[in-house]
Amino acid sequence: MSETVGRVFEADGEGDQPSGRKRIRRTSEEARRQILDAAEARLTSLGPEGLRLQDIGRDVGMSHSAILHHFENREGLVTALATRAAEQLKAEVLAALVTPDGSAPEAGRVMEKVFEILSERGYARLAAWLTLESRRENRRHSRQMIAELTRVIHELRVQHHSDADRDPPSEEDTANIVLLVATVAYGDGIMGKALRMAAGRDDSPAVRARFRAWFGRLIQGHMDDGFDGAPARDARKP
Amino acid sequence: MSETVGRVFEADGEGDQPSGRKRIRRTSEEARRQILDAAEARLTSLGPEGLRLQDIGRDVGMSHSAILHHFENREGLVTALATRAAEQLKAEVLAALVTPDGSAPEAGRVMEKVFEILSERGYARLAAWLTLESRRENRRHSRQMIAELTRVIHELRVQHHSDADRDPPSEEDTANIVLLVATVAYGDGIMGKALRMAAGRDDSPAVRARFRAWFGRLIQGHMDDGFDGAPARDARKP
DNA sequence: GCTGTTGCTTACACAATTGTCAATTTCGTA
DNA sequence: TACGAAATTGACAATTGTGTAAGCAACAGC
Repeated sequence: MSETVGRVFEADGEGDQPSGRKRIRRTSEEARRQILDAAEARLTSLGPEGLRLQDIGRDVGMSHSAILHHFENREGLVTALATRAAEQLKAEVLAALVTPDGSAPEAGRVMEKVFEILSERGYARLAAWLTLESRRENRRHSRQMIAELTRVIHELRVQHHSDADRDPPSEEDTANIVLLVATVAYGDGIMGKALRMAAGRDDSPAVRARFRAWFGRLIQGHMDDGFDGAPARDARKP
Repeated sequence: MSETVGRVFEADGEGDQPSGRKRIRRTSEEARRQILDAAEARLTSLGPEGLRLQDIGRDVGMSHSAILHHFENREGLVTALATRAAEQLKAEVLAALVTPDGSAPEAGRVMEKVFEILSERGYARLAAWLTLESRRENRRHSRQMIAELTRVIHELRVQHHSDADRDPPSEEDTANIVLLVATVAYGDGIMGKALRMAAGRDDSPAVRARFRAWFGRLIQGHMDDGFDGAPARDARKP
């Protein structure tokens, strides 16, 4: 197989060695970054099979040995990939929770962000493959990620809970919502396309957006409503 | 690697050949079934890496060549696996929609079934891996699966829609619900464990059940409520 | 009991990957 | 400018997994 995703140099037909005449020398840091970027691209576009050292090397313009040099072994690369992805994900979601004016972040907007990263940008597939491939518990780093997120969100939710008539939302409810949104975003990112096709719909951005909007309303409705099943209001058909 | 999932014979250390003295001869059909079962077990318990012809062969008690004999090549095995899984899934879900007395199937019960198959029994992982691994469109067989399911469910939903005051549910709403449930079931099956850990919860059946129950209530509530956001009733905290 | 079919095995060819190691190049710095 | 550290290469070893071909053996039908 050995497909091409995007090379730094033009290929000149050889197996391993990069094509440029003179070798480039990057800082260790920069090399790692480039390698991870290439690996990520392959993984999300080609799937698990796309992650071959030689191919990645070719993409970046170095021999596969150099990759081994930077990451010890293949496993190391995979781990690094997972770690970096988790960190980026977390950072971006947290960033989306901050509104410029300190007002309550709108559920729909935050959700949209989560979907964008997980589903559209391919992190879901990446993560899925990483957890599928190896039963190892290297997810220790992301261990408390959702927990933290939940705390932050719940804080906000309570903070902006103005309706004095009603009980503030329970922490478990918030946790469930966060978990649900994450689950849906992952599910959509991994199986979304297949599911939509099996449902006879096409996979256009419009269809995806429509579903998300519906889901967003469902969640928003739940949050507005009473958190564990109290009466609802507003949220009408558009 | 080459881990063991469950062998027919005791291993006697050799590489390929089965361990028993005399060879067994199965019907073609039976052989295929056993092979698929073993492959499925490996796939769900060990992940993608677990799917090696030699290992599967050892599990079933035959040489890897025999597998190739039955499925042409590895690809054929994978395809067969996907096909069978899709068929079983569909059959079981449809079966769950039929109540003995012809009454309205309860949403929660049906959902439970979907989760059981997809999430607990490992079909989600299997399907995920299949779609991740190969970008090919061999899902043509399951193409209209969800569409059919949606039709059936919508039929039932309209049929049992007694409340004359309200509009019957829209077909799109039903489609969205089905899609959502499927998405969550897949997402849960694939990433559920990781997500729960990242949320600081353990992965006990109790925790899983609790989340599902919550989700079930959310859906049930939506269905009872008015299908696109009309006022709600009933469904209280337990 | 003979014979044909076909499930199954053995042995081997072949390709692809990861990983190792010594040698080479590049760059910062003394 | 010379030196040393570290990035990078190139060739090669080792392993493993798929696929092929030819023959063996179990069972059915005559």
